[in-house]
Amino acid sequence: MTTERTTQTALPRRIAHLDMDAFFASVELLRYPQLKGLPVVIGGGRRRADDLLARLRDTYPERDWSETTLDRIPLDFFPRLAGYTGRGVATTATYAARQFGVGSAMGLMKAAKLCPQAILLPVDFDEVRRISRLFKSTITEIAPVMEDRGIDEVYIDFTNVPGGQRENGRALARLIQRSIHQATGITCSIGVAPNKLIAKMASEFNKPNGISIVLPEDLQTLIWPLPCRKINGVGPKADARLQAHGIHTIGALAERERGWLIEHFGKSYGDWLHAVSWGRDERPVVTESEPVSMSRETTFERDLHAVRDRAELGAIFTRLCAQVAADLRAKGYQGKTIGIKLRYDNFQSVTRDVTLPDATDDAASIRRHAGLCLKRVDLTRRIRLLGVRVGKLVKPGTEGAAPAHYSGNHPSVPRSVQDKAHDDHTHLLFPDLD
DNA sequence: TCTGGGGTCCTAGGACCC
DNA sequence: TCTGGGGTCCTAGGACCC
Repeated sequence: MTTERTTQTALPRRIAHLDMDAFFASVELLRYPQLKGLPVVIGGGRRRADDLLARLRDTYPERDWSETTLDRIPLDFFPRLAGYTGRGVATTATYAARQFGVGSAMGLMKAAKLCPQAILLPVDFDEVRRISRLFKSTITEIAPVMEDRGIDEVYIDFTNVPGGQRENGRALARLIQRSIHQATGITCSIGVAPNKLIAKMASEFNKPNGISIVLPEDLQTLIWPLPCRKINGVGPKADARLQAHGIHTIGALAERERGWLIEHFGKSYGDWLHAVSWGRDERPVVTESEPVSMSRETTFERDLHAVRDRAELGAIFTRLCAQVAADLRAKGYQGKTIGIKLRYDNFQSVTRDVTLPDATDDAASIRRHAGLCLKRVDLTRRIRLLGVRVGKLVKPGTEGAAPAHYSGNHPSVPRSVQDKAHDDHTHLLFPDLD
């Protein structure tokens, strides 16, 4: 790390944050251009967008659908938000729907009240993932140092890319923006700054289809006036605590002594708050990472009871375990920690987990151990969500790659033998112990 | 009319070891 | 027998992000 930094050129750091504009809605509009400008809410449904036309054929067999394609379905035939029942939330909403107060993460029942005429479309995850891969590969062909931050966001290190320094990064940002639009038909917004923290804020400055450059000397004018909530890492809880101290902007945060922040927010978080308020962030752009856990969870249509809805709950539980096992195998992982998550009707969540001596990707084994975890929680209360999680992941085949002198807890060695070997080892290190 | 699903990271206490 | 300090692992909960 250190050597890398000293041997590299002394070019100023140019970190870009890119996110796709209204990504889920934009993907839907590619398929249904006739919805442009109309209030559309995405989310809630379990049905694939592809199925819409097939459903219309079934529902209205008397009508001639021969000339109708997905992009030419008459507006009348799209499902409306009015009358929606269920527990879905809006993944996103078009600008026309936002004008009615509908926002992402809002319950669809509430959204239906605000804008009943809005068209409701289910998320087409396959298509969203396909376009996600497409825009990311478009980026890496131009600038290879890219960090994946989710379905519609990335960081890119422009610093050493040819042309990455031109116009403080604006030229390369323009090229990437144009290339993504050509490849996907969707626009994006890009912020370029000396680090990830500022770049993330900058990408929001000029939405949609915007580019913003923030230089170190812009800290006071562009960053300090922003509310603390704009900092990636300050959520609703921390923001409320800051507000209670009269700290409403990043500038106000920067006025506080580091010691005061540590006193009120703890060593780690207080220290971090102080650093970010002064625009300091040294985190590198990380191009590869290993997953830590995989999970599946579901919220029921109605709250279930462990005894009264035993059969239904059992079937869902088995399905979740099978799905996690399938996910593990698909990605080539096994895990040692099996856990469950419950959400009660009052929204309180509890988790239980257990760590096994050996990693597994077997559905029956996961189901067995998760079942034991389930016995450790209160099952007399009504449940709205059930989840299954596998953590402490290892890639089978690479886990045996420990060095020869390694004598720690190896998964393939039974516990009793492990302990014995360990005792022998300590005997050598501390011969005078007994 | 409450509030999805899939993640990461941090904290804190207790067990256990040296 | 008492005291103590450092370290790791496990577990539960919670904040936060996309």
